[in-house]
Amino acid sequence: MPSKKPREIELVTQAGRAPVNLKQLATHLNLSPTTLSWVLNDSPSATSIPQQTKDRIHAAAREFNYRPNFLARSFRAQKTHTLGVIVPELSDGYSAMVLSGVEEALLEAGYFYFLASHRHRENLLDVYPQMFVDRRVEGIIAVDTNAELPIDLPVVSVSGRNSRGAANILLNHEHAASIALDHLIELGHTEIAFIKGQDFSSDTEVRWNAICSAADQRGIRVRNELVAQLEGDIPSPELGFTATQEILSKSSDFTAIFAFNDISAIGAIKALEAAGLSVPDDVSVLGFDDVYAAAFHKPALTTIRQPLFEMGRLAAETLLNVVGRGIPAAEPKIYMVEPKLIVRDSTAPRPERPR
Amino acid sequence: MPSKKPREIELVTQAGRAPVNLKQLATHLNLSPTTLSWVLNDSPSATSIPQQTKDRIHAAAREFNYRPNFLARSFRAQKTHTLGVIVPELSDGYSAMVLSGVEEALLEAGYFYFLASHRHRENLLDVYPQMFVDRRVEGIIAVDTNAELPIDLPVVSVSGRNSRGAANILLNHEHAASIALDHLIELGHTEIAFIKGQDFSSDTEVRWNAICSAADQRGIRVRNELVAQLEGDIPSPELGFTATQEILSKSSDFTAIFAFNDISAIGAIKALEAAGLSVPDDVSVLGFDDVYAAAFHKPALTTIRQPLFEMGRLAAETLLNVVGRGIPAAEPKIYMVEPKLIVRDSTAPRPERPR
DNA sequence: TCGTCTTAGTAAATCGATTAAGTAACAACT
DNA sequence: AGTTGTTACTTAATCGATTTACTAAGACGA
Repeated sequence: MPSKKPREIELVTQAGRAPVNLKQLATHLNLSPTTLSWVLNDSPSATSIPQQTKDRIHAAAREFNYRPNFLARSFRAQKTHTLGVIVPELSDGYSAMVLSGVEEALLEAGYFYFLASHRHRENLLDVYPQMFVDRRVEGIIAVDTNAELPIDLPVVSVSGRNSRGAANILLNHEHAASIALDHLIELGHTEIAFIKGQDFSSDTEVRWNAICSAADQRGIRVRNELVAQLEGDIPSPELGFTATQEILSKSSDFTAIFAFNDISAIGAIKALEAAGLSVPDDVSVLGFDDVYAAAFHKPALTTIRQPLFEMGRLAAETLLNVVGRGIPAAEPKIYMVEPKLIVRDSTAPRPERPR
Repeated sequence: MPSKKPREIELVTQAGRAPVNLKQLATHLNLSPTTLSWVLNDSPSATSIPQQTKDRIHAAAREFNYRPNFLARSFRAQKTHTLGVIVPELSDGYSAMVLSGVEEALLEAGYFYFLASHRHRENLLDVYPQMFVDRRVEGIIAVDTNAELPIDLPVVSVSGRNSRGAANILLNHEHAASIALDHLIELGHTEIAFIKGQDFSSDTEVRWNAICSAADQRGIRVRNELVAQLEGDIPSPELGFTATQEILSKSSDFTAIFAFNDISAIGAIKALEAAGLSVPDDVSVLGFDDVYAAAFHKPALTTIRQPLFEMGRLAAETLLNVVGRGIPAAEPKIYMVEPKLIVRDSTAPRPERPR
């Protein structure tokens, strides 16, 4: 006697092995995949499906823990729900804060991001964006990275200019320069030394221009021998140390230093102390960024805080908006965020008598 | 008179608009997609294709800048060339160093990673791994994260235990405890206070056990009133400050503190100085990790360096290996990396007379 | 001269979900 | 009674690359 046709393999409720796909679930329900797709995605076409059937479908989906294949979906729609983020360097504290903000915004939207750090290497600045494009990211966030990315995708820059991008998140450097100089002036400082950022840093130029014009407005002279520039691409106080030594070698006729960032401010303090000067009694030092270490340095750094977390959040939200709507604006929008003076212990009134 | 059939739209050499796909390229060459696929992927089946045809195909691919659709490929092969990385917190410097190492290894292999930070929130520890699975990452790197991820994927842990994972990258805590205590003992310290890590930190327990046994071997007593634990999940020296105050409130009968990490060591120094004690003259402080800030603190921290970059690199390489080979080992392998004592200025010989 | 190999390919199925275009059954209206 | 509309679905095409299973033409050997 012939044996019965082998029964269809039963779907395993406990998601025992392979995940269930739409077709299997449809077969199980004696419906077509289309119907399930409509119902599960709550598509407009699902209006004609009676509630009872909908319930059956939802129940089965839950029972068998059906999860749509992300790859199939991405492939079909050519949408990956993924962004690319490119930063210069991961370990300097700056990017990490921005990324935290980015992550928070993306989590809510169900997006992820690929992270790449270019470390100022030309080839990585070509390679990574291309990889992003190949992987069909829907947009790119470029942190502190000036390069015009050679791609046709919405780009939101954080602290960087991108004439072709969708938006730029920028600190109000004019305001930053103003509050910084006002703080030093209030303390009586008029001879101020400056540490400029590296050329590759996207903030360097804007900030420097803002400082020069703010200084000009306030009748402060920016003397050439009191300006040094950071050289090198490691995120180390060493650079600020060297820059400060350079200034000291040319003149000691200053009572304050305005550094490009907190890291270099820390180096500056070290250099000053090595030269027998006390901070803030002999020289005041003003940092920038307010990274984590700033508050716990000794002396605790007076600094200009950038709202890095918010900048990351804003960048991600803006980009998601653009990605959602479709076409990037012809003229990239500029979003300005405001700096804040954080007064701690590295600045003090100008010493009574010159050294 | 009937017009000629409209000509096929010419492929635009300059990648003018839409990228070329395999079918279009095949049509252009009067070949089938199959042939192109064979040749371009250098598949075994391509042996029968004459060199001349191969050359034609390669030339056309170059000319039209053909790039295979990553999504289509991923979909077909159900392989994404993507890993997931989960860390507790991005902005504390620790994870960032590990990530740099991870990135370096992945770049070479053409992999990317999704980054997620769980900030010790239970729900994120469920949600993120599930999102990783949904997106078909091929494996997960869990940094300083103990949770047994509820998934069936190769996992490599960095500083964390994962009994079901593929591998654990661990610091040799025994060695770390030994060189730390030996250093302090050499300087004459015998009454040593300890700051333990938070319970959620995966290093806390192993390290503490290692310290206790190393102390025991050396005849050093670990006194209860000289032990405090970090509380709270923010990466701030504040925690070390509080812990140190707690110890000081119970006893001042110690000449050294061994902190759980550099951040808390910095807080400890602040607390000691607030109590009128000088570091290292009255009390030596020993940190852990050697994060960026350690070298530039004042006093510069003596610390136990973890090779974080290498740990990240090793984790990524190991995971790629497992992913490439297939089945994860039943018994997770343990890779041990070695710590290194970095002597700076926060430790000094025990003061002659007790306070 | 038939059969077998080799060469140089092509055709069609596949991955899983979505979606445009049907269709069958019944109700309602003129 | 015939037309139109609605309800409740199904069929088949699609996204792009890969892969399995063919086929046609010529070479070679027995």
